[in-house]
Amino acid sequence: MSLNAREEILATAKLVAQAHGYAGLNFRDLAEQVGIKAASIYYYFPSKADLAAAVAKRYWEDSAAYLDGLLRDSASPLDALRQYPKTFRWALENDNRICLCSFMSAQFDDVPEAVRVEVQTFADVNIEWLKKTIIAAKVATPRQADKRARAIYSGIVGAQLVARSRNDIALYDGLIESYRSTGLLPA
Amino acid sequence: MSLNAREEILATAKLVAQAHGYAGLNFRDLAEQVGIKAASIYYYFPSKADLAAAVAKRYWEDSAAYLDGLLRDSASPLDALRQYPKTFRWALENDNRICLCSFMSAQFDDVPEAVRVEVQTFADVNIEWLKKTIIAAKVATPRQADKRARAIYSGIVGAQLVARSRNDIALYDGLIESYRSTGLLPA
DNA sequence: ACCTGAACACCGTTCAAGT
DNA sequence: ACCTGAACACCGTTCAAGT
Repeated sequence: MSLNAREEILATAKLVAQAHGYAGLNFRDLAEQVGIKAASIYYYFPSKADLAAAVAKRYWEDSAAYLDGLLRDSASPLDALRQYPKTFRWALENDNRICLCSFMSAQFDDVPEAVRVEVQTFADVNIEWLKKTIIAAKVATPRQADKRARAIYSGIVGAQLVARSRNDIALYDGLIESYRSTGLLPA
Repeated sequence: MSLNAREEILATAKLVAQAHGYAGLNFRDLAEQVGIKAASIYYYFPSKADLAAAVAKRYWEDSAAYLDGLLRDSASPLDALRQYPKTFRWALENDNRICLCSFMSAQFDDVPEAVRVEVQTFADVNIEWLKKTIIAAKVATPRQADKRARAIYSGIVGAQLVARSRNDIALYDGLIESYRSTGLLPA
């Protein structure tokens, strides 16, 4: 069970950031959850910016690994594409959290550059995966795939945010369904 | 030029909240921008929650008034619908800000209930307007209009957030264009 | 009515110093 | 290597006092 302190800090900070964002990520509460003192976090991460950047980096790495597995293990690219909205549903299932990167995108003005880079990489990873999966599934032509991938990503990001504002997962499901019936997502 | 202090506080707080959210709204900086002292704000608003609720209320009231005018003054409901994405573009044009209600939706866990109510009313106002305009424009049947209105709203919210994360208005325009070509928005 | 200085309790951040 | 006490800066809020 017990991971090393650094891993526990990363895992806990991720959950905090998904619920309270960068500004809401505070070292005293975080340290208490991990079972150390706030100052001890600075042994592992030289600053809040470094911690947040490490959290966001781990976040997109995990996402990239999951998406690769999803595409590999699905019956077809179209099937993988149909599963994609679930990855954003999990955060909502987890106490109405949202994507760490959506939260930090909102807080763009207050997030250090080193964190922004990792946040943007999360979006890049997702859009690239959508793009190649869309092409493989013949949902769009290679020419249209980039724009389509971006539209799907931003649509899902919006649906997750709107669902959070009502603490209502059914609302998320309904929005995804609407995206399917209007043609943004494949049926 | 010079409004009364209460109005100046409201107007300034709106801009701060669109850039830094509820957590980033602090009385000392706000007061400095208005040209008074932090303690003076309490003469007009008994607490931060009251100020934020007043700001959010004014925000949806202004939005409702604008949308009513847009529908009234447009050549057709379809034309009004085509103009709708511009209302979310303005925030981005204004130093990469976003909708106050999107920001506070992200901060759901940390926003007082009185503020949440006003934030939700903004979404309600927008969705209701979209719904009736969609019906009038025959973009969707009355039966489908509610789901379609919600999908359009969340799609645009997501596009605005994604564009902010790159400080790139052209990205917003591209996403809206994709929503049109995939069928979420009318062409 | 309208505004402020000064203070309070609290909290996030930092770093020199401990083991 | 790993951790912390203590100081610092800042914030929301209060209130007696000023005009």
